[in-house]
Amino acid sequence: MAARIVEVEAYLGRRDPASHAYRGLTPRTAPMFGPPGRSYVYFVYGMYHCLNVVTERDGVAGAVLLRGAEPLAGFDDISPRALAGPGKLARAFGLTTQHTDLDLVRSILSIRDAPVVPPSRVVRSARIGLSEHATTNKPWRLYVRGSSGVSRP
DNA sequence: CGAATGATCCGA
DNA sequence: CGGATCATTCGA
Repeated sequence: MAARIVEVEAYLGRRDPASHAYRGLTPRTAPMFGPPGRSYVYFVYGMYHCLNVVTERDGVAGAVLLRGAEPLAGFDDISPRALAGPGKLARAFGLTTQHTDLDLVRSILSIRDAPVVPPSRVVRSARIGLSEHATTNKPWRLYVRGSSGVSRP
């Protein structure tokens, strides 16, 4: 299965109140503090999984949440919006917490290079789904304008 | 140990 | 806007 990533959000560490890493390293968030290029998958609301890409160097927390994608191959008769949203994206790929802390270059779960998206097609906005206490108003959500894989255009 | 709380989604 | 539904985390 393959899909094109069209929506992401950045989460930092101790400086970002919306980040799972805000209150320091815990067993669940350990991958966020590990080396970059690996996965961080967590379980929320008792029914959804979300996939992140760890981005900062070993010892520094930081990750990018994959919030939306367009199905490319291997999805049999799937709706175009079936990967629009972090929970839906993870479900479409059958991801669970078993898939946390995987090498995203060499494991079964990998991210490949893709054609550059022209800056004119990239939209920046505030992140979605944060409580008031955690909100930062920073434009750390990026998505491809007009894509059907975006959760909330 | 108990209680609160989500980086969500769907349906009314 | 409310409910589903449970692992994780924090406070006592």
